[in-house]
Amino acid sequence: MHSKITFPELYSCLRNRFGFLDWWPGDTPDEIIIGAILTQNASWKNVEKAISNLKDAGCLSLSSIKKINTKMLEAYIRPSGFFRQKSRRLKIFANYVLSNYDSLDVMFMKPVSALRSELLCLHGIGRETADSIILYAAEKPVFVIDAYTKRITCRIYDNKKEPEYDELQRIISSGIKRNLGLYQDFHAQFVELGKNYCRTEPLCSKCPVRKYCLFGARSDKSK
DNA sequence: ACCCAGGTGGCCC
DNA sequence: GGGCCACATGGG
Repeated sequence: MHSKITFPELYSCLRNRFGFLDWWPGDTPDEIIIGAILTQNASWKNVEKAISNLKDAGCLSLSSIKKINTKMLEAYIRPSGFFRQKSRRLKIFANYVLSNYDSLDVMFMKPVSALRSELLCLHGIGRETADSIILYAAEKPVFVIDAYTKRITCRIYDNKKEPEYDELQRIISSGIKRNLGLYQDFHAQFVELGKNYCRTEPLCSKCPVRKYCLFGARSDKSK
């Protein structure tokens, strides 16, 4: 019986397999935030279409989101799904930031814990979205947990049930170095592995990830 | 004709 | 705290 792989070892395996992923497409903090909201339970392919529509309309910033007519906004982001909810969430976010701060940068200067709680108070911003915004837009090291991360770690470590968000976040954070680039890329690696779950080869002898990845999301739910 | 996707909030017990 | 459900589109 081999010992369980550590998180640094797992990262090393993934990094070796997929390479550095230079993740979260988006050139500006505004675009990253918009993408983070649009990608909630949606495929990135669909989000790309929505973002492309917004870009063509010159509406890829919080200030333009604030100004634009809601029906127009809904039409642009329609491909990303849940477009009524998401247009509302975008509006709420843009209105909040622009009426409380001179700029995003000012808001991002707050201590991370305060920033996180503040983001979580906004309707439509949950833990993953808040942490994604902090990690990729504010560029501060908060580890993002998503469905893939839960599913994969659950299988690697033979947990009976999937861990709680904050719990898993603590465990991973305490197992790796507190480093922005590592946090960003490790999260990206989890997603990359998750996307390839049914066709990936075992990563290494300590981490026969293929075995854990033969089951799709569906079988998680039925358990 | 299903199943799934880089979640979140609301409601119930 | 856990268990459902609605939310909507596009691709496999």
